[in-house]
Amino acid sequence: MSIKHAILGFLSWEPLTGYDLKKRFMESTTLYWTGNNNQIYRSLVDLHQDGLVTKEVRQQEKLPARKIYSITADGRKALREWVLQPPELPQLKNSFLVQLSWADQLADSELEHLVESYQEEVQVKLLMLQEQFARGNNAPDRSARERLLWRRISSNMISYYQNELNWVQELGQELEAL
Amino acid sequence: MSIKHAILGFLSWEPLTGYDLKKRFMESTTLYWTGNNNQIYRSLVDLHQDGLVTKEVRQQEKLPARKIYSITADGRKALREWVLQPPELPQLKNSFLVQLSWADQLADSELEHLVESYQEEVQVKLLMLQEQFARGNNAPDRSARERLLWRRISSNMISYYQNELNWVQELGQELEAL
DNA sequence: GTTGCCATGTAAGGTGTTACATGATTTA
DNA sequence: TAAATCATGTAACACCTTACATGGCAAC
Repeated sequence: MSIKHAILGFLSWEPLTGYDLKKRFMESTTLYWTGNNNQIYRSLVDLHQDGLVTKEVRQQEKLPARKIYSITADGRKALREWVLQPPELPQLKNSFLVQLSWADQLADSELEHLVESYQEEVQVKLLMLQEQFARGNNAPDRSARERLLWRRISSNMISYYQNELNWVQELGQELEAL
Repeated sequence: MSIKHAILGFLSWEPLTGYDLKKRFMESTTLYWTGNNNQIYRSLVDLHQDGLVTKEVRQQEKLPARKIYSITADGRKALREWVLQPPELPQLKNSFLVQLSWADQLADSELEHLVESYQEEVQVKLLMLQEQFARGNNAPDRSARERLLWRRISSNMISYYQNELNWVQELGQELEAL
């Protein structure tokens, strides 16, 4: 699984430039790439060399030429094959859990503060996601099934943070009770 | 946050060799590093150069010399400082969600199969974690508070996969209903 | 007049994985 | 006879991030 597949995914909807793709990645919450130039522009070169996309260069007067990439038949085939791959388990890296692993050296007040900070961060993130979800996001809309899929993808993120919030609140309570 | 902090964490309990550390990382589920040689042996060299650990070389007859690393006062200070850092949000990379994003191109039966595969994987992982948790794991045990922390760390993982399982089951039902 | 948008890219460095290399001892 | 354990390390490569570089136009 690499960013190239996600790029092919976006291009399967419409032709885009590197700049467009960068924005798509930055706006997306479920797609976990940051959308940095290095990755995107180099991926596009690779995809082009592999014949999975075509490139149309459109000159502009005062701005750099736009390079508009379109997916090819081979590209669509590669995308489909990747989507059919047996899914892998998520990769979850929660550095807060690592901090907690060695947090017994802290004073009660320090630990309490640490836990509260995490709780607040999770809460803020959750609210952000809920808001973004509520005001109907950038999801595609060409079939009932696709709408369902995108709704469920959003709900995955939200339920993750909701679950995390519950967990950290319980942690705070248990520590207080001790 | 890097693997060096986790290495200092382990060394804060007892002196260890690179080989020991490798095992610790491989056995741990919450610590998300795989414990590959390259990372561990290079980190130990760095930590030694920075004066955060000391090295004792003990020759052996037929095996390579054991290099036993111990944490220094500076090392303990660095560990404590890191634990006190404001916690960051978890990094969640779920490639299955990316697959779903472009899964509307699949036939109903293909999509159903994809979802089922993911459900099974999550279920297996959850059972594994629950089992590992049940037969009292490799958690440290020097204070009530530390026991509480480690119990809560395990419960974080378990509730994550439980939540993920619920989510994918709902997804399956909604797709069927469609 | 500074910030943001458009649009391309490169450089440098950190992080992480898989595989290679050696070689004796114990266990199945 | 094959494998796992002990114990060190290196090589090659993939992935990812931050910052740098250019430069015009529009908006506030």
